[in-house]
Amino acid sequence: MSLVYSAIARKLSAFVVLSKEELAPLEVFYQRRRFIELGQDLVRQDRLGQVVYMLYEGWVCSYKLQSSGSRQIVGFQVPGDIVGLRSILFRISDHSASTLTRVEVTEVSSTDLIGSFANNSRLEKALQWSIARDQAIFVERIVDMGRRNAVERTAHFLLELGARLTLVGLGDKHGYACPILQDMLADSLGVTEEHINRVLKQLRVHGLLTFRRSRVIFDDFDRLVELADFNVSYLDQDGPLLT
Amino acid sequence: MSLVYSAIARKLSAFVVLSKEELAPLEVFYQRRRFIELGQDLVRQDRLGQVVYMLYEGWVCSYKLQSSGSRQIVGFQVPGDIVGLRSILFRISDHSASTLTRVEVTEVSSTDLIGSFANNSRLEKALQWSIARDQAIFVERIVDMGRRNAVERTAHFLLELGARLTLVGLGDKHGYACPILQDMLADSLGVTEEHINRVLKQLRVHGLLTFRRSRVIFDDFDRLVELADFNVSYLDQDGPLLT
DNA sequence: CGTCGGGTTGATAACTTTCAAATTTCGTGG
DNA sequence: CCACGAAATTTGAAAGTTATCAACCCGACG
Repeated sequence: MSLVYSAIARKLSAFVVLSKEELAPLEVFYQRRRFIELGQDLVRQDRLGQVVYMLYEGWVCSYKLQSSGSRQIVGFQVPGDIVGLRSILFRISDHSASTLTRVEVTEVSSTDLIGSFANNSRLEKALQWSIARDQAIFVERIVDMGRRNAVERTAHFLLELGARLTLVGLGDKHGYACPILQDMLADSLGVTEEHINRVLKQLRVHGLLTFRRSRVIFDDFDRLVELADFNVSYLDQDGPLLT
Repeated sequence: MSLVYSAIARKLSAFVVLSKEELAPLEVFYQRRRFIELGQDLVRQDRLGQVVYMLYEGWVCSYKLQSSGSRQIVGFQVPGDIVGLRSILFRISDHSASTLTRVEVTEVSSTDLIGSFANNSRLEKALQWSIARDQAIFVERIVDMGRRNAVERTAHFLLELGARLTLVGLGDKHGYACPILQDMLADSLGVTEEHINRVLKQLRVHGLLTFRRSRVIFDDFDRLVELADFNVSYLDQDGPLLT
């Protein structure tokens, strides 16, 4: 597949129309892509972490471990996302990231990354938008945990993931393929595994959504949106702002 | 007061040693500073928001309103912070921000901001660090809400605020001045006003901290750090990385 | 056919919200 | 300086949500 159709290009193009020339710096990275198996760490908490990964295929999850041993998943990365962006500016990484599936990525050093974007203001703008969007996602997770109960929160989270995947052509209003297991969902949403199970059951019996191994199915998209008070606008992906 | 001693310069200097020349672009902003009264909105949710504010004095809080009317506070800004940075890249702002006290700020347009940092790689690096740090704070709020109960979460949050204020000379291990009211703390930590009140009482009677109108006092800093599993490293402020 | 990693269920305990009311604090005008 | 009203804080009791603990189920796989 060519870069132009890759998830990264699709995602960045959602904000800024980018010509082939403007995408050129990414071509170099794209040619260097390789596979990494399931269950590998890309980023390690408390290590000097100075590498980022462009994610073309597969899923990654970022998490933070506490001294008690409990894990809080702080985000999932899907095709088109960049992994470890925050860690490159810090002395030591404040989180870990590991692969949920076999992934196709390019490892990029911080200097390469900065160098490539430096003389390309449109591409740089697209990257900044992507960073701002990641932040908006964090903020929405805070709202999820602060103001929504477990059912609403779960619905909201799975809808958001759907919107992100739809942007890169991997989902639609009917659902999407999803390698997340219930215990990860629990660690992501701040509830126990048993409770998330009951929550998912509720959503299922009410005909709202079906979460099963490897697939999320929106049984009633509209009612789900209403239940979760889901408003995509924070993802700001209504087509290019700069043409 | 001169820029060099302002909270903004102090904060950025925590990451990159900046000469007077390198700080020059900020001088222009600093000369334009003005006061804004308590209770004013600086950023409005759902509006085309394209202005940022450099905050020199006073406190601001950022929040998101839901359609149900409930409010989730997503962060507090203190001297040295920049308000609304995320909203400048979005079509419409995903959050609101309003003043908690009378503040001293400079309003900066996104083009001015980008222009000033463009040819100044050290200053730009400091700004990027600041953005990454803001993100780390969001992440920690997610961990707070996902993995810590209300007591630990409150302790953690108030310790973090103390560390941030200490960086700009406004706090120490004994405490800091703080205009946050209990209902804001509740809306920030995802609990009710009544519950935060009971939590604060617990912390007080256990001799850990005293939260009272306009002041936070750490009665036993070390035990508090232990209770909250607080590890400042995610704030990455141990002195300049680049000298 | 047995094992193992998910997934599911039930009962009880812990934590947090809700609702309702009292008390304290603080600024303002008399 | 004191009284007053509004805002903020505090308290109590009951209800609701989520965690914990302890099993059990089930399908994939060797």
